Amino acid sequence: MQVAALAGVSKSTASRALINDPRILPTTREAVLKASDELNYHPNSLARSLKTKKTSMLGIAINNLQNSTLREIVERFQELAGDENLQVLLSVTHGNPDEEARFLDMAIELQLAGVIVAGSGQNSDRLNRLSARGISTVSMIRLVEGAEAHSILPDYYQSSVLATQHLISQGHKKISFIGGHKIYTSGRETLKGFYDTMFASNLRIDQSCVHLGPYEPSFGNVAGKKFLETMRESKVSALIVANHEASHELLPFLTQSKISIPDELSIICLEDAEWFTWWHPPISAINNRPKEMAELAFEIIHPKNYGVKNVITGAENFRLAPILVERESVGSFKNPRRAKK
Amino acid sequence: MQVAALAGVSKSTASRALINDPRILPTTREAVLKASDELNYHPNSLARSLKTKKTSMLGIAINNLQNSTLREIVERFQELAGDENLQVLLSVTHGNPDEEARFLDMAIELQLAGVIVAGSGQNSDRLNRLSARGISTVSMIRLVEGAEAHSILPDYYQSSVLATQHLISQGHKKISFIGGHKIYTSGRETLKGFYDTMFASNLRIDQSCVHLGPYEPSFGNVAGKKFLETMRESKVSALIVANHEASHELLPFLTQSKISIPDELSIICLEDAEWFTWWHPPISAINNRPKEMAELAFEIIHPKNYGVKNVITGAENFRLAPILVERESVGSFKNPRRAKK
DNA sequence: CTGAAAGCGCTTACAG
DNA sequence: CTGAAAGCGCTTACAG
Repeated sequence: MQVAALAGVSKSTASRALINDPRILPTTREAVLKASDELNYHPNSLARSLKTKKTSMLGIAINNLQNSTLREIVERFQELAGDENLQVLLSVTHGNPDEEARFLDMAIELQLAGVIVAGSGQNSDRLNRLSARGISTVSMIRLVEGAEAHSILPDYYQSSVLATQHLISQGHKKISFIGGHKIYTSGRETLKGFYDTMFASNLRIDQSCVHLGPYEPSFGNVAGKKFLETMRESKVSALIVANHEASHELLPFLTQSKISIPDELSIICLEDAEWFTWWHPPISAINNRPKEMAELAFEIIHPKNYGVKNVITGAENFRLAPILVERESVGSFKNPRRAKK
Repeated sequence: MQVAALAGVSKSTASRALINDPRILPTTREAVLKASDELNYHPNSLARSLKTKKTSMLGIAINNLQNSTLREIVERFQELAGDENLQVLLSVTHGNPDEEARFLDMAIELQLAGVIVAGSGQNSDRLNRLSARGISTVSMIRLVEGAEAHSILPDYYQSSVLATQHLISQGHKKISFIGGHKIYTSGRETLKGFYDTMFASNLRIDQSCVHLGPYEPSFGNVAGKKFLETMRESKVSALIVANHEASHELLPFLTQSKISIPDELSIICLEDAEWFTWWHPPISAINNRPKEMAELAFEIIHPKNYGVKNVITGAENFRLAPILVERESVGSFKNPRRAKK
């Protein structure tokens, strides 16, 4: 170590000084620090990690960066990590299990301290292998069947309940629902929340008014057209959008179709996004708290717990309570007949 | 090494077999591979990197993940890296030079193979320090004064020229401009492109029709209002939006204001985004080719060039030629008087 | 309070 | 074709 030579001490001492070992003499520490500064010394983390068996790198594998929930998770996560000088390795997997698998293998080769996976919902075997090696893992957004890792998900069911109740409380009785396919955790749970709440209020659900499809923008147009066909005749006065991707095309489509919001139609979305506040009118939504999800995940995989035997007696499934964000796209139901008199 | 023991060879041989050294006997390689498989062996990259002085990690520091250009750069970059089993460390800096500095220091401690910075435009000293240590660097989006690194930027000037020419070719003579502050490379260059092109066509620019502001969504509303005030009296028939962030609020604002696009007003944006295709009507834009920028950047910092003495005689400044993407928000100019007859 | 020595898990000349 | 040995740049018992 060059620094040691310049400071005129052994490399043990130099190392200790740099690492802030309390038993080093203040004066010699000074000398070492000065030498280090002069040489513009930067310790080699690889060597340190190899020796200490501790690494300061975290990993996150995520489906995409476009969905605002996912993006906010990544941003908050990397912010928290940065605050503690931890690094984060990113992989955008597009829901591809193979990408994810590769990432997880890499995680063990690079000895990551922890990994969070918001992805395909597969690879439980690999996920378990990580835990076995002492790498803490948490899965987000989707349940991964058979994994022993903790998981953090929005409370999809509750978010749907919340939205439906909100609409009902505003006097709406005929409510339409645009959601995601039932093969997804979120698709199933939001639909159930809607059904249960309507049922509990003795409200009827017209089957022709629920439209389920892929989580893709283009489904917004498809669903929008179907919705329009039945809207008037079914006297629908409110719409729940449980398919965020679809909302990207759905909202412009509705504006284009001259549907007046909220006068003619109230709308609420089950996932929030910045642009909802920019829309005219601003769109009410359910905030599923991506930031808090990231915080929880960070806490769980924090390296301070590194090496701590993580005796998982069972995967804990955290569900964050959603929050209703009222903006201007939901109005109270005006009975058309009364309006006529 | 456990694998060596199981396979009954020395660890030298095991290592060579795993690393695909050609002079290992096929049969012994088989044995080693089998043992490795059985033990579920994963090599420790840290140790390998320490020895070989080669690392498979790249870094990217970026202002934010919301801007679609930046997001696409990150996505493409990580995709390319993933294809070659390279890892990417991400830092979202929010344009904060200190964050960036910390990231750069970390880059040398972690011995990253290469780093790309699309950020504050500062930290030239640290950037140069990286190059001095053999870490290849490239700066993107903004020029960083005094850095010896290569830089890759959209050709802001040309994108503005392209848009203006397009509008002029459609018969527009009164054109308004909403852009970014002149303190930014992009703000200056887009404005100049607009001026030069108008001037070259002997077209007059009404100073009350150019609005410059911060790259923030809220400026969209501000600029939109100012624009509306002058639009009719100045007989403006087309608008160039050179401030992408502002467009988020500007476009909804214009729709809300019942401006009919493109009949009353033609619009073209100098930065593309997915949602422009979902808008009604789809918004014409200039594609500044974020994907190609990422590809170029990746090529430059590729570890295959690691260790190669990077004799930089001067920072090369790459500018990618922008592409006009015609959609439906630009129409040809209809002379109002003629329409009346 | 400081130093000499061992060792983290690999790779790679150097012999054979 | 294979093995013994050295060494990458650190940290950390163990002595002193």
